[in-house]
Amino acid sequence: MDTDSQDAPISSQLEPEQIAQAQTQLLGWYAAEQRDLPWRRTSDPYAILVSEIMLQQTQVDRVLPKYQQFLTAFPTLASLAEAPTADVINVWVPLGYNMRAVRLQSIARQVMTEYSGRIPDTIEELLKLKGVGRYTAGAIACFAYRRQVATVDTNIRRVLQRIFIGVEQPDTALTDGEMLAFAEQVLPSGEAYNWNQALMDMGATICPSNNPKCGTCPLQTSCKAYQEMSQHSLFPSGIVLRQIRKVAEKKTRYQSQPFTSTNRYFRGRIVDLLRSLSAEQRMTLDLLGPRIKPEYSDADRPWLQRLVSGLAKDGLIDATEEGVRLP
DNA sequence: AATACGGGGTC
DNA sequence: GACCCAGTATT
Repeated sequence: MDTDSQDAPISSQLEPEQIAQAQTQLLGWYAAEQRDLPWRRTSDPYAILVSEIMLQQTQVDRVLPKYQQFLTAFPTLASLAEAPTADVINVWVPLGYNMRAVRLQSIARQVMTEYSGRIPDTIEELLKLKGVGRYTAGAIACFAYRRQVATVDTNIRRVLQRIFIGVEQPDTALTDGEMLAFAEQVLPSGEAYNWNQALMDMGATICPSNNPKCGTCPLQTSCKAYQEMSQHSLFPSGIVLRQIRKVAEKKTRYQSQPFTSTNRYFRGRIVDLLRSLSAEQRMTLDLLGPRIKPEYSDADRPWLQRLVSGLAKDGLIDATEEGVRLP
């Protein structure tokens, strides 16, 4: 049996003392410095669900105003389930990833019919909801129901990597499954809520992807990445991290297409245009085409048709012979 | 494993 | 302009 440490699971390379120290330091920092966020002030699982869907790929500062507006428009799960989908899509602007609005409402409807209006409290059940993946399921279980579960988003992934493993290396990144298992290993007993929130605060403030503020980090004495960079005189960290990332380059090679010529851009334009229509009003494709693309011609008709079909399939628009509108 | 899916902020 | 962001579903 080969016991070479190189082949040993990550967890066995961890020193219990380092874990304990990092836990104490991070939880202590969070107790004093945590951000005051509205979804941390509520215990309403519905409000937390709304916040988690909005926060997918979207920064806190952009979610804050919309979170309040959304809950004013749809104060309860039942009110969201009953609303016209067009209303939900309208309130969603300008968060982007508009399918999230449709999925959030479909979650509300599914919970009303299949769970008697109570949002599930286990990861297994939460994962059955369309639009809820492993991160969001873990977040709701933990933040709404105080379940002692690990959950990994991009912040948590990066912070755990740096604290317990070291500076990111392009070739040695853990898979999602490995990182989740790792997160479970270092979850402090009984502190899942504070720990997960603390990791995200750390990732958003002290330890972002670029230009981490190692100089003011409370984990200097326990962080593997900090020790690495100190030993090799790699500070200032921002430069080093940038160079490491540069070595990893190989993405960005083919995406030279301007955003305003992408499918994604025109989908957004269509939905945005339909938002300005009054209820029930439809727009024909011949009218729609020139409105979203100035140089639109008859030759573009199949392209537009394909775009519209895709949007309809995603539940973002209602398309008939008469034209299109929000659903 | 790669790609589609928005939009706004940052350097 | 490239990169980033409290991800998920699909291929």
